[in-house]
Formats: sequence, C-alpha cells, structure tokens
Amino acid sequence: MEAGKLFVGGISWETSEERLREYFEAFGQVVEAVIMKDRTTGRARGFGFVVFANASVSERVVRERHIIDGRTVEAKKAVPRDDHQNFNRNTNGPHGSPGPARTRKIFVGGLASTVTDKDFKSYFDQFGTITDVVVMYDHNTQRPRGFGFITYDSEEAVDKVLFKTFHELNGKTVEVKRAVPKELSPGPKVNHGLSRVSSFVNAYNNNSPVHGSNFADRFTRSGYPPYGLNLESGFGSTRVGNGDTGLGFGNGANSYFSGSYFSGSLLSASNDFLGNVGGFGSANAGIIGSGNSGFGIGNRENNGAGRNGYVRNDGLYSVGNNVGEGYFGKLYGGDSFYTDHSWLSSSREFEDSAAANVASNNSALYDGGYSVTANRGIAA
DNA sequence: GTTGAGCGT
Repeated sequence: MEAGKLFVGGISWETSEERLREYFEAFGQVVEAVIMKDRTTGRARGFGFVVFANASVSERVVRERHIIDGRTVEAKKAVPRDDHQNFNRNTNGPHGSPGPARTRKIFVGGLASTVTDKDFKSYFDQFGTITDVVVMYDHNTQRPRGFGFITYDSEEAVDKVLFKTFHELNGKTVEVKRAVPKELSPGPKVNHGLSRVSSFVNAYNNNSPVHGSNFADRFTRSGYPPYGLNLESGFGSTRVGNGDTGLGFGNGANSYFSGSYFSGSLLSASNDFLGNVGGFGSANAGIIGSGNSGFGIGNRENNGAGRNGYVRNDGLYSVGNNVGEGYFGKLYGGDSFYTDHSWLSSSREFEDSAAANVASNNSALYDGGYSVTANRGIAA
C-alpha cells in the first residue's frame, strides 16, 4: 500500500501544494501532493508528501535531484505511518543499563566538502544495506557541514562499520560513530519515568534528613528502584546514558537539596554523599560541578559544559529555562520550582504508589518547561 | 569548521 508514496523534504516555505504537484507531474501521474503545515501557525513545515499513481515512477523520482522554487528538495520513500511508534526504539537493557544504544544509524564526521550523497553511500554500502543517507548541509549557506548519517537495515551492519573508527572517503579520513539520537524519544513510558522521579522525590522529601533521617540509609533501604528510574526507556538514549548520566538522580537530588536544607557546606559535602549512595556517582559532577548531567530536570548545558548539541534536549524535561549558575541564587531564594510549595509539600508516604504521586505532582513538575516534541520514533 | 531536518489528522 502506498507504494508510490514519497516524503519530500526541504520544501521552500514559498512552495504551494499546487506547485509541488505540478513539479512532480512531470514524472508521472500524481494522486496526492500535500505540504504539511504547522497546525497552529499555519506555516509550512518544509516537507510534504507526494503519491504517484505508479510506484515505479516514485522509484525513479527518489534517484533524481529536484529543485522547486529554487530549493533543492529531497524525495525519499515515505515512512509508513504505522511504523512510527515502535520502530527501532533505542534498546537499553530492560533495566536501563546505559550501555551503548543499539542503533542502525551511524554518524560520520570529517567529511570532505566534496563528498556527495552518492560517494557517501557507495562507500558505506559495503557494510550492509543502507536505508537512508544524509549528508548535512547548512540550512542557509548550503555548504556541507562536514558530517552525515548512514542508516542501515541492521545493527550488524553498524557493528561492521564500527570495526574501524576511521575510514577514508574521498581521500580524507572520516570518523564513524554510532549516531546519537537527536532527541530523547519520548515514548508513552516517559511519563512513567518521570513519575517515578516524582515519587522518588517525594519519598525524599518525606524522609529527608531535615527530619532527622540519614540519607544513605534511606537510599539503600528504600526498596525503590530509583537507580533505574531515569535510565529506562524514556531516558534511555545514548546521550543520556553516556554523557548525561544523573538526569534522574539530579531530580531527586534537587528535591533533596532544595529549600532550606541546601547550604554551602552541604554542597561541598554532597559529592561524597552522593558518591556513597552507589550508582549515582556520575550524577555528582553535574549537580554541583560542571558536567552535563543535570542539576535538575533539564538544561544540562547551562551547567557550563554543554555543547550546542545538547541544547536540543533543553526543555524536554526541564522545569525552568535556566538551571545555570545564576540559578542557584534563585533556587535558594526560594523563588524556584524546587521550592515551590506544591512540589515540596507532598505528604505522601514513602510506600505510596508512584501513580498516586504522579497524579499529585505532574502539574507542578511539568509546568511550563515540559514539552515533548513529536518525532517519528526512530532512534538516532 | 565532526550529532540532523523533515515523515501527515
């Protein structure tokens, strides 16, 4: 079904559906030509779909270069809608061990500016069947950005390519790595992941040392699986696992450190403390130090070490926009999310179900910052 | 000048 259907990317904002259809009619009968628009703004989203009556026409169309209204557009076989949800989701271990994500996509950096899609593809062909090739270009200048992506039809192909990190392409050494998902894939389970944070956090609030308990003790005997809470599916991208560990724990820690309890001396002591908790060592740096792992529920890059690439995760699980250095003042000033009464005042018992906590805390948690960007559910 | 732009209610 829909064999003649193509996804068309890179369409100019100027291009109309009529123009799109007209352009592709030159190749064969077009049954449908649409340009997707932002539902609220009505603005074109820069891509659309074209369905040819004859599937063989579409096969030819994907091989050619197309320029519509002065812009090079790219026609690719459309991804069947049904496959979106659960295709190639990152698969960390069932309990969230943050190992390298299985992915069919590789990142290739250091591309010579002369490398074309074709060169790119023909070289990487030898490792497996390629399903997608992208050489990235700067949006405005149209200049190659020096990297690209190859998607294979199997993870084995990826393993093969990765046997060597450096390959040579058009006389230049390129580096091959597993592609990192450009966004966290917010599946239905994301809420569960966050929910667990909520409940975990609540547990902390209720049992916090402020009330005379001992932290490490709490951690170890909680019976909660907080250690897994942030690493399960929703958070389970490679980047989170490898580079931004501590996301979830950051959340817990925030609640812990929030409010009056958060003092200077505690701050410095906290590294040890967190380190001792076990499994959370990696969160330390981010919380107090300069790592990417988040102090808080997002905005890791604001902690100082983030690269641009991290920005895109910004806000995904964020609560405020600036969990940066300047944020601390705010935090302690009591004018922040973390000291928000509704957030801290939960009187839930430790044993309460996560669901209950979710219900009571979701609004506070996600207020403002939380936004899930739709994506096609394809890892990396 | 090395992590993306994109897959429809």
